[in-house]
Amino acid sequence: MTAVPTPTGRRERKKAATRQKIADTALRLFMEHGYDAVGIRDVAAEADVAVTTLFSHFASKEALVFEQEEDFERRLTRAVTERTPGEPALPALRREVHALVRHCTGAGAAPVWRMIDDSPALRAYEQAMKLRYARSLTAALLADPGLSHSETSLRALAWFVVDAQSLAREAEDPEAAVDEVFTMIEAAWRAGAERPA
Amino acid sequence: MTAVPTPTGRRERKKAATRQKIADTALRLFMEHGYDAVGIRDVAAEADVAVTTLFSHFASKEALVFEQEEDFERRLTRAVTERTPGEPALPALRREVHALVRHCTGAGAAPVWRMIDDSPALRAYEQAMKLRYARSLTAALLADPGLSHSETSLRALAWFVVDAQSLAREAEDPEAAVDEVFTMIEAAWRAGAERPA
DNA sequence: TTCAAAACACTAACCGTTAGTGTTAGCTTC
DNA sequence: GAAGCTAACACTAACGGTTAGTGTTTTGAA
Repeated sequence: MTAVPTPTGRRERKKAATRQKIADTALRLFMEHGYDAVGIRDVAAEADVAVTTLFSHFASKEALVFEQEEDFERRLTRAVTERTPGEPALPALRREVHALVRHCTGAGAAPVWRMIDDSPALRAYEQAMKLRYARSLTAALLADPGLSHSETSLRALAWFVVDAQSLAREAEDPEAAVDEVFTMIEAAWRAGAERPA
Repeated sequence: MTAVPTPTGRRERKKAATRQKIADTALRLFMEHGYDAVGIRDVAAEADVAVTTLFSHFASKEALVFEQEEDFERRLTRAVTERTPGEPALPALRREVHALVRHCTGAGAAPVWRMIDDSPALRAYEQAMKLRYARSLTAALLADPGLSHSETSLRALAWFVVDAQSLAREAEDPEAAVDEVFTMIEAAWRAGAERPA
């Protein structure tokens, strides 16, 4: 039917199942023995796939841990680009960050984040993800015609928002922290608007 | 004289010389052939040292590139802890960030930063350094008895300041960018003070 | 002079990651 | 159905950063 064949049947399901099995196995082994104590070859063997197969589904060992967070980048940019017309950007971002933080702090996520905090490699990877988030969000803000701030102001805003998310994760009351940091960001935003460049 | 012998003679000088020779050789090779195209074994051979010697001076391949920036962490914390008594923290930090940015944008530093921006590994490493900076600066701010902000506010401030430095590096006019971002940070700082926790 | 420690060398390996080369399984078209 | 194309997967072997283990030399101190 379609010129470019889009497989939507068993093949796709099997692929997704393999991916899920790898991710589940990896997370289980990491939690059981520690991230550094488990090698890629261990994960592949336990999931009963080849090492190359594992790397065809995940770009790196760290990516196995951050499977859930991979779409945060899109969600942040969409909060800006797809907000209701006329709505200011910051409240939309605040809502989205609230949602992201709830997602990170809910359910049994705490042990995973503990593992991340315990591993320098995972902390570094998370920082690299923040860089991607900030870059994407910057692009979205720069592309918005309704924002009259200078480029530097918008870049700063993007970073501050990304920081808000990671700051809230570490706070005792994450939801309150989001609001506290966003209060500061809103003030910074207004101050940045005072000198349009 | 001292119970713990502190060598201050030829040995220290030789060690420093070896370290410097490794760093210089590495930077030269990286700039000539590209960071990814030069291996650790190449650097060690060209510097005429063993690979293990290289790693006894530098913790990783990336650390060879960021040799100069290793003390930014201390400089930021000192800007807070050793500021003249009674002086507010933010102006002191602004001055220090100005100095750091001047240091990064002066002389022939541009090609090095180009190389860093071109390498994902180096960008990630720089982000990991930002994490260290932010953590240290947070600790310094939390330890300051003169600051009545909430812990979350202080954490946010630390991140914003660290962001200011990396933002300024990328701006067309870095010095002006420092001032622009700090204007926003000062506003955020005042807004954060309104709700002492 | 003697001794302990630090710096350095060398080998061999570990681990994440990738290239190269098949092989199988599923979709699609006839 | 049968044929053929492609995607998913397997396997081996390697590359590059990093470290452990084991000496050897240099240097400063006693």
